[in-house]
Amino acid sequence: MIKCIRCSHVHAITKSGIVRGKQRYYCKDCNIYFTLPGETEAEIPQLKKHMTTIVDIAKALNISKSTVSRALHEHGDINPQTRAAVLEMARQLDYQPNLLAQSLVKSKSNTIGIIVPEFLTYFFPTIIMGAQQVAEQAGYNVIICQSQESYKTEVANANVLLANRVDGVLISMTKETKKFDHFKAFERHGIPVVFFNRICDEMDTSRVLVNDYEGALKAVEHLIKNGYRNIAHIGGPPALLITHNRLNGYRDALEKHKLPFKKELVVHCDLSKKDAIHCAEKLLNLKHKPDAVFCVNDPVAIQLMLVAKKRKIDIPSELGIVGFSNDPISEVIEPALTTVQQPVADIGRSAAGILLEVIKKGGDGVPVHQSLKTTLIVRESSGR
Amino acid sequence: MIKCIRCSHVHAITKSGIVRGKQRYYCKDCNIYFTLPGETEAEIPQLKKHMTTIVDIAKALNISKSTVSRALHEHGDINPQTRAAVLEMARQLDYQPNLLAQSLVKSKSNTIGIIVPEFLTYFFPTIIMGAQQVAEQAGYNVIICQSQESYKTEVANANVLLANRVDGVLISMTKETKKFDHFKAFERHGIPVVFFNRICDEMDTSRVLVNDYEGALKAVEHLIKNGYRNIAHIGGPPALLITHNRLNGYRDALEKHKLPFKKELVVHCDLSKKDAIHCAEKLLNLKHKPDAVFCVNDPVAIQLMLVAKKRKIDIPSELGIVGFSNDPISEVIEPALTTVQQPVADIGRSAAGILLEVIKKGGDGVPVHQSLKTTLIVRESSGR
DNA sequence: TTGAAAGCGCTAACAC
DNA sequence: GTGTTAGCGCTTTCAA
Repeated sequence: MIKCIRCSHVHAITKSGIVRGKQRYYCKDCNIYFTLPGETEAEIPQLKKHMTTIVDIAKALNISKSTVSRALHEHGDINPQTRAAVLEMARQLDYQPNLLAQSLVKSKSNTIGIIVPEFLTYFFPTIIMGAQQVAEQAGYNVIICQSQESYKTEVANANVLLANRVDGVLISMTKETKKFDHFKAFERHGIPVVFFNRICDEMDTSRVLVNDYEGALKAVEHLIKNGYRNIAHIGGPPALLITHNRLNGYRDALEKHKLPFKKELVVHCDLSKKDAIHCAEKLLNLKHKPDAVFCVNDPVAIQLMLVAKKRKIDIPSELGIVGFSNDPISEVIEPALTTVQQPVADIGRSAAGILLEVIKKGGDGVPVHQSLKTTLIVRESSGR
Repeated sequence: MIKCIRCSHVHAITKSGIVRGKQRYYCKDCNIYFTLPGETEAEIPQLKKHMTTIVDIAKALNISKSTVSRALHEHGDINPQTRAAVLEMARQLDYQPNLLAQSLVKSKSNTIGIIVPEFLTYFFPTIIMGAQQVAEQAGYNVIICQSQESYKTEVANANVLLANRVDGVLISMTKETKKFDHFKAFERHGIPVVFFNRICDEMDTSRVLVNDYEGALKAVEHLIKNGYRNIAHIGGPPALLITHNRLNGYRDALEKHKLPFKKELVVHCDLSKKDAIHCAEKLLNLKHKPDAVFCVNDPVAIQLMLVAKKRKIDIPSELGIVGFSNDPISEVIEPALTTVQQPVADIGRSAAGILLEVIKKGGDGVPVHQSLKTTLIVRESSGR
């Protein structure tokens, strides 16, 4: 019978491959691998090392594990000497608290989840970064999920977060999400949710937005002031609130300056590159071509710009373009793109801040609706 | 004495705010909030709902929790009827398995960690996306950490992952990491590690790279073939392996074509925008200006391009430029940037695949060193 | 100030 | 085929 070199049990031993010509054993109890000494020279027992626990520390110090736990947490009354000894031993044994166990007993994972449609194009990564900064500072981990703009994936994401018992969730929805049961599940389980950028209007949760309406208004007014008169709009997917807000800003700017709102000058883009090109072509194929376009975001504006260039339409003299969100590309492309800047990282920071606040307070209080300011950045694509 | 409406205990009750004019109580045992009925009309007890566990299902069905567990996992012998009943009840009670508890008992979190220097610029997000795809498919969660190019943060990241008992880690190092104890800690605890892109040469782990040397060689040969003769190189931070490999490719291309290697034509950039500009200026201020530059990556190449444009240096006739990595900006900027394409998403996919393999096999076997192919994409910035 | 014991939600022997 | 039991690593009463 093979005895485990650690716990000396014999019942949990299985063979597990051959290493350096020697039979290797595995102890399921201790979760270690080892070979028996003696047969060859100088072999270190190949431990898949058992991570040290508070029990290990307790045994080493001949005290109880509760004392160790207290010492580790500066918990109430504890003899300073005991505490020092525990801390020192923890260091020596390379102790790492098991967060999984802690979470289990405390019913609190110190983790928040984030669901975004994608994180490849500057916008969402930056938001996530902001959120992560705030979360980390408060001792929270972050699990990031990409829904890939797919409702089905989004539902799966929600389940993963639920199963991981996150303490709260930050969400920016898919453009195709129309049912919200997977989000409401969080509420049912008392897990607070904060929406950002792409809001679920059906749920009464906190939310962080930028002032899309005002940003759009300013953008279009800027075009009007620069002499453009036949201004078109490439909007986003109809399901998104930002689409409506930006569209409304566009419409009201026209109205304010007594320009007609023409239905054929408004097209909706699903935000894919392909559809952006398609929308651009649609507008530029119009009999009465627009002399300027306000685009729902920068990537779309950039595709429009490329299409226009291909057709030798001069920007900005023949066609003025304004985008939205100040993507890094916008200041590098030629002509540089006029755009509405949003405080992207702040969206993340703000959303995370609100969420942590709600978590701390235990889910009560009135939902916060935050609207961050936008700024028009005038570059070359809109000035003639 | 207030009794909990769920467990009827009195010892774990605390007051917790006032809701709709009524005192709200909290039961620590059941983790629910409630108000007492009767005082006002029609109030739903404000539950912070206890999530259903297998015990709840067991009680509802009057069977044991082990049976429930087995039913949920198609585990060996189980009466199909019992199984069906359990599944149905699980659905009814909106059961979500507690992954934390599962992980704890199985000593396996089904989570892998990723440490990257940043994820704002296309490259790392794309890798992460690739890795996440593979991981998710295998039922693994992913915790993403950003070291922000800071050694200290990287050490903290490593501890977070350790504390979360991840089953494996994917790492791309900081440019300033010179000590590797925080990585070796993973090995000590039997947690497999795969490096990608930015390798730790001191550790004998699996790694995924692209063929930087060959990519650089092809890039510089391409410049030579196009008639450039005084070719400079903006390299990366000396600590990184990619820096050396790309530099060697550059050097060997020159040598192969009997061009002299001039020390003053090689500068090292820390990859920040600021330093990129600085390096660009340094090269363009040279008495004997380079007629072409091979850059360690696209963001650097783009900064160089902007500096050159500002100085009215024509690209490509006066200055040829080649970048590395095929950033989306590179095909949008004018002139479009010639660059060495790497299969970015594949790096992530491949690294994750190798990691999962190692996890499955239990940490044995020879480390895999994988080198992915690069392709030169010729655009306008290098052809005269 | 410390230890013993219970239990977070779950899995996995081992009996029956 | 199902129930009983022990325990993953930890926190937190309660009693000493």
